[in-house]
Amino acid sequence: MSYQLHQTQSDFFKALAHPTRLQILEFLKPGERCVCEIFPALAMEQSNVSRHLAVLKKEGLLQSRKDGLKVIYRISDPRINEIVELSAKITRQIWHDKAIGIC
Amino acid sequence: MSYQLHQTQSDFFKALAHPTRLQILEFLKPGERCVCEIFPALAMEQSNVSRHLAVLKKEGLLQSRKDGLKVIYRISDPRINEIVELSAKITRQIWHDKAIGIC
DNA sequence: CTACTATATGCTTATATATGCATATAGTAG
DNA sequence: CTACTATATGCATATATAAGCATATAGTAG
Repeated sequence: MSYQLHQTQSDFFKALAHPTRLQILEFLKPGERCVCEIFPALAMEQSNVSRHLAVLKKEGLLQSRKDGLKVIYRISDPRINEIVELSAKITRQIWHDKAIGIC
Repeated sequence: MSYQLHQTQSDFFKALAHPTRLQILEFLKPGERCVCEIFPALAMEQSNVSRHLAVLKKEGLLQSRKDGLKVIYRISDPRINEIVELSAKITRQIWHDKAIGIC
């Protein structure tokens, strides 16, 4: 696999590597939402959430459209949900394994 | 989903979010390898690779065992390969979409 | 035009991460 | 014991990321 692809792939994972961005993806799972719905749901600063949305969009995980003043974001590929769900399963397992000292 | 789990999950993605660590996972896909095989294969400093291995191990993606002087690492869960492969597919798609200007 | 609303961005500061070099540690061999 | 090999770690430095606050921008309403 090329270095270029590994770089792009690691940027993709970097976008997923923040609790707030995982919260955003979870919140958007049922469907598209505007920023005005997202940041109150996460109880975070509007500017902070806006930057996290920009990261997710820049790496291609989200797409957006304008509706009047509002900007509405959606998950760009359903496989992103698959990855998040699969990682949650593994994470739970790792967590459990660590707790009982297998590792 | 709990904040604690989102935190652990983002640490998991953080471990995946580096080209060198993706190279390591790809190199270990066929089976376990000692550090002495890994760092020459990646053409990187031994100390640098050692730290990346430590990150992957700390987050539960790798496990290790000693064999004399050597330390042998292996991927701890086959689903980790699934995630890497799925992300490669999505990444290729994103890359392609960006190239033809869909986003 | 002005006033307002929704979102994005500039600036600063704090914190985290990656790397190289040198060195420490653990195990082997003689 | 000493010499050697494989791996890990301390330290210094460079770079990246995150957050808050203030402000800019884009669109709406009157």
